[in-house]
Amino acid sequence: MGISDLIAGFIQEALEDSDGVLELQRSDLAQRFNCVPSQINYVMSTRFSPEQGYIVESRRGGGGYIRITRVRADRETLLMHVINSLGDTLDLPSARAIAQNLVDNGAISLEAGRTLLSAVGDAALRAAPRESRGAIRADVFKQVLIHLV
Amino acid sequence: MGISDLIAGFIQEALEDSDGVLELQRSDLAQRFNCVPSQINYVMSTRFSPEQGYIVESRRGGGGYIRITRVRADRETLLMHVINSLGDTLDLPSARAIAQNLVDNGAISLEAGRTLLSAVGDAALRAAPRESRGAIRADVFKQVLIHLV
DNA sequence: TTCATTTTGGTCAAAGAAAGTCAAAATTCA
DNA sequence: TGAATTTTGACTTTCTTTGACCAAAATGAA
Repeated sequence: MGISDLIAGFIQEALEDSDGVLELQRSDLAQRFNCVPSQINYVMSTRFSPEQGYIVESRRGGGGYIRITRVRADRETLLMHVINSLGDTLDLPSARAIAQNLVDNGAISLEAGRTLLSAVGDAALRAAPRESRGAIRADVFKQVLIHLV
Repeated sequence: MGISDLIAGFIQEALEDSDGVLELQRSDLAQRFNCVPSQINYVMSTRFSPEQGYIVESRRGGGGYIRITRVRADRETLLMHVINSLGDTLDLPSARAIAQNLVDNGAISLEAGRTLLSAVGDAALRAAPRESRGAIRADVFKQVLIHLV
């Protein structure tokens, strides 16, 4: 487990304690974990993206900060939001991230999440022509979510 | 008995000890058995496939890993039977019938059944060429069931 | 006020660290 | 022997770490 995971874990714990909002300083955190400051940005973008249910705001200059807010919407709104945000095509990593997020938020069950992912995985779409796979994946994904609303 | 069998045996033993889940590093394992790393992938795909009752997840990059999970069977055998009875292609009415059956039997939840059907419905597969739709439907159906095992 | 300085955080690309893919070569099996 | 399985390795993709350079906000001096 690398540094990024450690940092992410630390932040998540702090978020628990502070009940969903957390303000910290990039250089502080970097020092605490003995890493370069830009690594904090990496952690933010890979593990605290809006896709994953977080809002990250920041401010530079003296007294600058990074503020992380965990957002939790109700099931239906969340599902609708996700459905509407889906484009005409969808790649597998994105599908995974979205499904994970939905499960984490309790919008869909773990079983439903797994089902969803296996329905859009490579093995499931292998008979589909390469060039239309993204489109089919998006359609299947959407249909499943729509029926789960 | 080749190296692949040795590796598979080693993993199975480790799975016993660790009670069904095991996380390891591909290059470590390769070194331990004095083989090329990609051999591990071969072992995974030939001996730890979902069809054989395992789920294999992995992650690349620094701190990467391969995680093997053994899924215990029970109603699983029932699902396996259904999976094995499926052909290369599947029409929608049959899909409906089978899903209904599985739900009635309590092999899968109602939610999973609905999800399954929406994943193989016409709306979900509209982007797929007519002639390969049956094949894709069969694949999706199978994959979902396999991962529900 | 205006502007230079300082204090933060942001971006991006290169280097590094795993794992994945694919097909040829080798081996085993029927 | 011929087909199936296994072994290898060259090449690819994904994720992480690092560092040089950039941009904005605060602060203090002129």
